[in-house]
Amino acid sequence: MPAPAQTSTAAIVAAGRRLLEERGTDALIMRDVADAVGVRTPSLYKRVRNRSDLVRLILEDVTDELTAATDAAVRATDEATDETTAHSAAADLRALMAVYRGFAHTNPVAYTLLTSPQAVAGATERAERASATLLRLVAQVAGPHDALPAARTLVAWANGFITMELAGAFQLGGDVEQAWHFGMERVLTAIQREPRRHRPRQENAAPGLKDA
Amino acid sequence: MPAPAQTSTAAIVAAGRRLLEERGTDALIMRDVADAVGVRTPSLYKRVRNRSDLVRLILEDVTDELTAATDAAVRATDEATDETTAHSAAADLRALMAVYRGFAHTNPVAYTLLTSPQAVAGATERAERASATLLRLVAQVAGPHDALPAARTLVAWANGFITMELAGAFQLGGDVEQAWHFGMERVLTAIQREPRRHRPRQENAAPGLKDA
DNA sequence: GTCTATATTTCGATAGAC
DNA sequence: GTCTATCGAAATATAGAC
Repeated sequence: MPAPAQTSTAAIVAAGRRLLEERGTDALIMRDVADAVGVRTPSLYKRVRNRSDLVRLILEDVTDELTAATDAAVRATDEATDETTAHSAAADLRALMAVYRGFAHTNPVAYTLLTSPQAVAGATERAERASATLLRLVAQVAGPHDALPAARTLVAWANGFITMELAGAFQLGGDVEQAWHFGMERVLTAIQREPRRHRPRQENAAPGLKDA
Repeated sequence: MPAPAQTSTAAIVAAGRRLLEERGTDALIMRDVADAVGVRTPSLYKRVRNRSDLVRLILEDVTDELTAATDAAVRATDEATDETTAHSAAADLRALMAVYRGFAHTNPVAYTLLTSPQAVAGATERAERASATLLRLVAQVAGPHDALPAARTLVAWANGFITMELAGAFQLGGDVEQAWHFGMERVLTAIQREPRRHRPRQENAAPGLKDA
């Protein structure tokens, strides 16, 4: 039996992901990945097509984990309150965003890569499911008419806050944690259905929200 | 007279900035900059220390222009309304953010670089002046007590919106322009002084807001 | 100050033996 | 499947003549 397998695609992806977070995107080099899994560089090319392919696989892995985490957060919150109201939807959004933020703190490099302007193609399909959940919840808070701009407002705020946080852009002191909660509550209030209008409460099925 | 100057630091920075926007950060190579100003690569090193130095100079140039544009926008709005009220401060903020967004649309690569997590050091000092203006205006709208978290909420939303816009992340159709105005008005309302509290109107002098 | 020429470095990717 | 050996492609930066 010549040359048994000494590594696997999963091990390569895991090592690559760890190196990505430890050293940054540009510092992810094939040589180090090979060292990490205990083989020589050329052996990697039996499992991944090239470096771009490896990055794509890493981001798919990250995205799957993020989706699972946010879904779990929403399910856990829903169990605590069995009503489906604007109030519970707001609670779901708080929980979802908190998990989202926590994930970004744990995976700052991957988060930045996922939300960067030249986002790597291919890792986007799976993100649509999580986005659908978000749009559904926002529709319950903001009403179906304003659901899309309201979701964009909330997601823009959250992404912007987290990005600035990771960039170390909050340099004036103050309590960043408090600023997150301040923003969360104010934005949630801001996107609520305007009180003067009386539309029938209607739960719209939401298409995929790539926006998130 | 041997070898008269054929280029200048300003020309190199201008060419570099143009190439940066046209081709992206990574594609900014010294060879192309040299071609653009009509000299050979080694001649660049008489004016700039290295590539990082050139990028730093480019971002300083961009920051100066952005600061001038936002300052001008606020001054123009103040001329139209000579009162200094929460109402006029809100108008100033709308104008400031509109100019900020327009600048990002015109200089997407530089904007991304300025707001990216691994922000290039050195181009930050000059940004503090513009931030001071923003914090002053937000204090007039939100009240001095909540000025800092309110400013962080507004800036996070704007940065997040613009970043997603530039990334092409708004893929569900709808009117992105309307979403900007929706978010702007809702966030402005959200950060307003909460009505139940009656604090004396007091204009706090604002320290530099690197946050923006 | 500008040039030609080249050193240096780094890294992705492949060929072919085992 | 893994290895040794090596190619090839950038790009930065410098040396030294003019």
